[in-house]
Amino acid sequence: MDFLSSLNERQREAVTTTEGPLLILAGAGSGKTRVITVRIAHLISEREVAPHNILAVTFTNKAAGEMRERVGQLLAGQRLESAPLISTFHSLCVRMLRRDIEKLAEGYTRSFTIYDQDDSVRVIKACIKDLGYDDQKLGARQTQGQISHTKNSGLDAESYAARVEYGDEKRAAIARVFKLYEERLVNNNALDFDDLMIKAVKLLRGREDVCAHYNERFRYILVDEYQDTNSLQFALIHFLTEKQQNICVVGDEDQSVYKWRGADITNILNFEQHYPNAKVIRLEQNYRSTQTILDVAGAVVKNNTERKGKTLWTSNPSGESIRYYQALDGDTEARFVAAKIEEHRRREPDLRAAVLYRTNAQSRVFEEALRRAGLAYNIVGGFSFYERAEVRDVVSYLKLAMNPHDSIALLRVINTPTRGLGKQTLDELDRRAKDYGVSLWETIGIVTDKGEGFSPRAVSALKTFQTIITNLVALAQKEAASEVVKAAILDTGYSDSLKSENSEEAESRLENLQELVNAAVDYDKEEGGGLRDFIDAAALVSDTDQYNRDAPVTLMTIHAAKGLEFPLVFIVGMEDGLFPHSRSATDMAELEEERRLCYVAITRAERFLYVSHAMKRRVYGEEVAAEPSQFLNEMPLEMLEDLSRGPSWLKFARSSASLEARHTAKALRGETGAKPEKKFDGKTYDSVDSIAEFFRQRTQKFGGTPPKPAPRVVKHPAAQQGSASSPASASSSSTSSDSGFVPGSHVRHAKYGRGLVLRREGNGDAAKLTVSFPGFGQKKLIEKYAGLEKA
DNA sequence: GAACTTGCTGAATTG
DNA sequence: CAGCAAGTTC
Repeated sequence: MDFLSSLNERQREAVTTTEGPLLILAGAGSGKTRVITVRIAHLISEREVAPHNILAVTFTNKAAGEMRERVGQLLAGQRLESAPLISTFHSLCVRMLRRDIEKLAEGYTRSFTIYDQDDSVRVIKACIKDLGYDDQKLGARQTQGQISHTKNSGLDAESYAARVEYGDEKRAAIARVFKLYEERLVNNNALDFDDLMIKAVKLLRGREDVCAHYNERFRYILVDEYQDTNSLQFALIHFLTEKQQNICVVGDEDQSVYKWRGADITNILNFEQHYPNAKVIRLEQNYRSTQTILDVAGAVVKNNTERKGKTLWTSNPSGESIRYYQALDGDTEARFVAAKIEEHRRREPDLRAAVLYRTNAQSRVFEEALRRAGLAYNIVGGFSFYERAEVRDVVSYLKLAMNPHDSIALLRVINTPTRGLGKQTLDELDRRAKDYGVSLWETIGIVTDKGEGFSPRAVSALKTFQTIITNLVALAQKEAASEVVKAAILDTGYSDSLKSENSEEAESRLENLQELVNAAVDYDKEEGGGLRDFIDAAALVSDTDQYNRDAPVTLMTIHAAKGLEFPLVFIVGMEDGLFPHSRSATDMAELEEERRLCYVAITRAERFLYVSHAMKRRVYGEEVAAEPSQFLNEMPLEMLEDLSRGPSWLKFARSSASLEARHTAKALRGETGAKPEKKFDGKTYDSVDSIAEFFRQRTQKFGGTPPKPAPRVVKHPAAQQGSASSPASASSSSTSSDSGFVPGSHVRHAKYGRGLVLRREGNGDAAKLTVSFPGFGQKKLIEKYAGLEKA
């Protein structure tokens, strides 16, 4: 087998360096997956490593599946007596825990249930309620996020409580919810996503026999997307490689975009310290994109300070320029994108396109526009298959079939379809369960036995439910997964109830359930792991796993697009406050993460890249004005081709840039000449002043002409246009105050130039303003100190 | 007990 | 503009 001939020299080195720690810094599009898969094939067929001694870990099932497939292709025709384990972090942990969790002696049994985020939120909601915080400002979702983040950074409920500062009521409340939540998880024999990592690491740390077993088993370990690993994942890998040290990690610090989820970039930056005799190989040749696309990506990410620095190059042609479009609003932007996709596909019918956005909420307008244009699209994220209510309901029945004590699953379906078990009955049931100190399932057993205190109707309804579950439990003992799935749909009355609805909606739900049955049938055929594994797999499916490579158009968040590539890419909604997101405006490190995200987005494109932004956008059902993203400003403007009709930010940015350049040149020659601003009389672009201002700053920064804060009191009659046509000021006049710096109005700042006021908190001159300055992003300013002028 | 109405509050990114 | 909780009606 000649695997190596298709690789460049660096890649070949990465494949053949099989012994000892190895760090592969793989830039975007540098053939990373090829290197990993060839490496695995090489280990097996050239170095004669037994396949089951190899472990490759990824973050998504999709990546794992693709790797498995490609390794399979490389090794086609060879007879292997085992297979390498190619798995996600989470399923690896589940595997370990299903085997050994009882050794932790924390009360968990091997038949534990996995709670996904939705389940966790439900438990937390109940905890908040039971602790009497319900009227509090404790959002269940928010609390879950807080707890998850804490768990991910290696802290438990106790250490969280210890860190609560005196008088911080909210955190104190969260600490108590946290504690109760943890107790309930144990009582329900349930682990949340974070626990999967935590307990697996605990197992390796605490039990030498377990650790030794896996060290013996996994002699060659590969980790994909290493820049995204968090401290728990680092610990896991560390324990697994303790003995043999044959660890190969692949990653790219410029694509680290999961810091918010606990990813620790120092894992990759300090790899050489963690593994002292590590070898480092850089893959810098890009096979994916045109030179222009790489140049733009490089120009943006260059603005980050926290990076090792790496320059991608390609032998691909320089390609077309980047297309830029300024839309009136979100709808126009979506229509533009749909039209352009159509245009491209008319020329090249097989051209795959991706529409990338910062937040899932942006997907809707694009869905509509594509539907109107008759383009088939595929959407990743949002409501994925396993998140649909009907699928979750049936999965809950399946969970009960494995473990009827799972109260979350029980509560979900006890009255779905409706069986006449309402709030009253359930509350009473819950109360008794707490009294007796047993699970809801056991309580049902007691009540149906001697049902005092319950209406006969309730008792008989409970009996019906009990019989259904008992039957499912029995079925799960002897039948294949698909049979239990069918029973969970048919014998529970679920499908009958949907059928009787007679609506289109119910029809599509039934179809989804049929899909679930199909999935189970496939599962039985291919994996044959039984119901337990089927449920585990269903619980660990992620949004990104739903991506269908062959779809003509794919809509997804930029995060979801990491690792993928498309000939035609649209990056949409490039607006200040949206991308970069407003929540990252205050923190430099977070802004850098947004910038890396922008880098990821750009480098998804193979041949054509479009960037667009809208002037106004609906947020929370209200129209708000928007300014272009500072990332647009970081792109080399001469590489952008303006497709906007009429005036646009780019046209003005360009003219002021070139004017400024001429101006600067003159100044350097000692000719103090005309101010460039007189050239801007057109004033068609709303923020033209701020653009000019911005470029004054820009040249200044690079040693151009001295400031001149432009105390321009020109008072052009455009003021009347300000309140009439600016949607923001019209909609938010409620916060009016004497100062005049109300949301929607424009202000001038000595350093940042003209900006748009987005928010105003407090009153008088102590008021805090959030202002968006084109090219600088959002700033929070105290009115008193900011020295703002009306503009 | 279930189906419907009103009113409030809140989405950043994900396994 | 959502989705969800509490309130209202049958």
